[in-house]
Amino acid sequence: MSTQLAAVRGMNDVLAGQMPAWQHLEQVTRTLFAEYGFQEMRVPIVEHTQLFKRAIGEFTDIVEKEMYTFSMSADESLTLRPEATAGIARAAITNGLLRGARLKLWTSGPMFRHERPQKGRYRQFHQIDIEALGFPGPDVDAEIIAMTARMWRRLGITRVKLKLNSLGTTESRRVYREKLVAYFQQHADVLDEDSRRRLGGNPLRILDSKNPAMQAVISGAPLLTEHLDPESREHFEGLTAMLAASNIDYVLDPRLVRGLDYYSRTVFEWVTDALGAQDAVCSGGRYDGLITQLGGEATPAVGFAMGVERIVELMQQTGATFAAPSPQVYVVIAGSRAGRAALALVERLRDELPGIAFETNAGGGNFKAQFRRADRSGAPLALVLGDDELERGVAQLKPMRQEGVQIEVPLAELAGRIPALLKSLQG
RNA sequence: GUGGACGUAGCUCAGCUGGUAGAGUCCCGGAUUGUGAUUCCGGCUGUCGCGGGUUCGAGUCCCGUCGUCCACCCCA
Repeated sequence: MSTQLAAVRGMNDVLAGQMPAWQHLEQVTRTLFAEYGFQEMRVPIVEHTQLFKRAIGEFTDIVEKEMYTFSMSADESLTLRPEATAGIARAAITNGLLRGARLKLWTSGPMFRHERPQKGRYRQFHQIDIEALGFPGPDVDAEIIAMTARMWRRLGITRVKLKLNSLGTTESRRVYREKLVAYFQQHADVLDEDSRRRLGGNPLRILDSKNPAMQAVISGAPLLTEHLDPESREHFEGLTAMLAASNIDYVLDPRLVRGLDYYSRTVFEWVTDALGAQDAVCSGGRYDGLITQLGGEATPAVGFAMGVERIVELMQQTGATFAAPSPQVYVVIAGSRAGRAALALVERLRDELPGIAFETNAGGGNFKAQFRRADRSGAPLALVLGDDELERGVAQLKPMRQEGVQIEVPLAELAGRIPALLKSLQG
């Protein structure tokens, strides 16, 4: 309750009780990505500020007001990464990974954005991130979307739906943007304050406005989908055809634009109605121009990021429970000589029975308390070692989770008896 | 950055119209001195977020402040 010792606002501890759910998500995605041929890589949490400005865009909210930026010297400005794509793209360039190569990569870790914390939105949050570099066609777009659909199935998550749009190429978007600006300028009198500000920087985001008063103007605005260049249209039709053939449902959303400037052509967003206002759980798209823009050789690319905290929340809402594994044998100790002998005995059992989880009572406690801990540990079997047993060269084995008789076993035979006993108790 | 709600034992919370704090849970001990989860008995823990004000007296009223949550905004 002390206020002088507090965590930084928006930065949460992930306590031990939460970790089984996190680990389940990590294990499911790690397996899935490997099945689709993606390889893990890791990039730094800190990059030069300039990288994010160039990649994400000067006029985005992220760059304008959400970055954790600090300077180490007068000419070195560094930033805690607000997303992963820029770092991956930079790494591909600086490590010489491109040269026409096709790379399927994934990474994960903490991201930082200085926003007001809210349900599903934190200042340090975690993303799992996929990037496919060097693939120009819609086939990879479709494949990574199919992969996410499979991921929801494996996680048992059903309250998500896929929104899809195409932003066209940078050039076609420029033409469209001019028309859009002209349209909104004609209706400048009904624009709200935010929208007027965006008119100069990123007019496409006006389309995203949730302000009810704006909906009439927005619905009359020219549609991006009607201004796509032929190649982008063909790309998008290829994508939707492949999704349809794979029975992946999607909703076309011509208003779907992204908050990051680097996207082109395909953009998609998995949204949920189960998390309150922060409804995006997994989203991304194509960024064919980014690597060139950062100084690398022209390389088409597509990727997405998903929010770990949000997905864990969805997993828990399905009613599934995630528990840390219980020990299999809890060792109860009675007497000081038994206490001194217990470690060596259990170490020997660990040598003989690798893979079996023993928890030896530590921290004292009387017999009753030790059995209470044994019970709460969830262990199916208790091993009792007292001074009396030690003297006679035996130990007691007592089933904890179901009816069964306690048996006395010579110490030398424990390793031979425990596996079968556990099997009968768990089967 | 803007708005609303809330901040009482480790945890979940109760404290009506102001009279100097309680329950459950957890933890510890006991109920045949070596056997748990049920039951019974006993015990421990609180600067009632912080600071100031009103009052004979404030957890309860007022102001400020910090924090949490939710929403706007934006996004994962």
